[in-house]
Amino acid sequence: MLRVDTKKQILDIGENLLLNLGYKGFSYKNISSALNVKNASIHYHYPQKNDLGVAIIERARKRFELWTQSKKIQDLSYKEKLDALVAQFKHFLKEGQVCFVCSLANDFKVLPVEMQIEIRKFLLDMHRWTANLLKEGRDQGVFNYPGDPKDQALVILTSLQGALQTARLTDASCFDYITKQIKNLVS
Amino acid sequence: MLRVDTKKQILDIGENLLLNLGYKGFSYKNISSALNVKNASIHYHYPQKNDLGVAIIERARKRFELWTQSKKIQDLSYKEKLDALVAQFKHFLKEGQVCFVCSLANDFKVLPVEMQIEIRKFLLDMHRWTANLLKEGRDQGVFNYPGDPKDQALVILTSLQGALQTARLTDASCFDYITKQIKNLVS
DNA sequence: GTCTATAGTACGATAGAC
DNA sequence: GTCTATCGTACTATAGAC
Repeated sequence: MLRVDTKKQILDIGENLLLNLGYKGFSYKNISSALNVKNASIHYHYPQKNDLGVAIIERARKRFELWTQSKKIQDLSYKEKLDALVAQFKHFLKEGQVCFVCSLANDFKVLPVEMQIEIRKFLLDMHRWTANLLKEGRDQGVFNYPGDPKDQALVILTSLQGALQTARLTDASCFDYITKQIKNLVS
Repeated sequence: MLRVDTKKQILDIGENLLLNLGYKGFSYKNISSALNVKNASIHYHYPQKNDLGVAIIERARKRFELWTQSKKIQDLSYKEKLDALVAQFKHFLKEGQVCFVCSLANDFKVLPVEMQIEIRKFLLDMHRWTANLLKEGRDQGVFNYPGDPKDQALVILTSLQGALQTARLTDASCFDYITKQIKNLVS
């Protein structure tokens, strides 16, 4: 068993724990035991928990940016782009997670300021991209909805957020009902 | 300064802390210092933190039930009832809180099972009431939206949930944009 | 019903050996 | 880069005096 990149594994596990248990709900011990190493090793890579928290969000934000800029996504039609966005959220569902904004908005007031700044940036990126998609899609006659594209983006993204939380309390099927209804409402 | 009902004050403060900081984000010390008493006094009224947690959700659920059954609410028109629901969520916003489902869905996996059961019941109550409102309202020609009333209720409630979280990360005004858009989408 | 005092635990974090 | 060992802190919770 060669340990290639512990630092990346810590990020992976930390991200999953953050979205499953919340920032205050997981500890370095959760990570170290999952990796079969000791507490101190995690601190070597990320001296403070805050450092890990910031790194997790930063990576997720960059991942989203790369996703939007990828040829795979840019070549899609407007409707397919919306589907792709929904699929991103559905991926959280499969892992039993909520989304980053869900998890971090909840603990926002007990979060270090560096993490607050980072999650804010991430949220703004997602809203900008989604509003732009809805605007162009309606201009091209693909989407149909009342009001401002930014407001419609707000409804869609908040609903997807809430869908993951509601799915956790009831069952996963409600996510599909919600996304079906979201698409109904813009077409 | 007569201390009339410490137990109720603990519930009030605990509820506010839960919705501001999350279940793992507040401690008995937060409550005791707010009440100018000692740690042990809180344990006298609620021996375990779980007991307090359950009591907070139970009360909120009963409060909602009484609200729906009150003459004040039952006498309203369909549109006014939807406004009243939105107003309930806006109240959380004023206090810097998120809603119960937001807060507890997030920490769900680290919550004692008694709390899990109670918040599930609360969520089902809200969804039943809202779906019924949307169904009757559309039957009477007041609301207009595609698909199943239950699905539309899911979109509205999850969006209100997410709106409180998004407001926390950006600013309060986005809540009004979202609720305006929600009303647009059903009329 | 509130107090002082304290037990017990879990966690974040660091020093120093290897 | 990982280990052992340990410090300091914060929190849940309880015993017993008043």
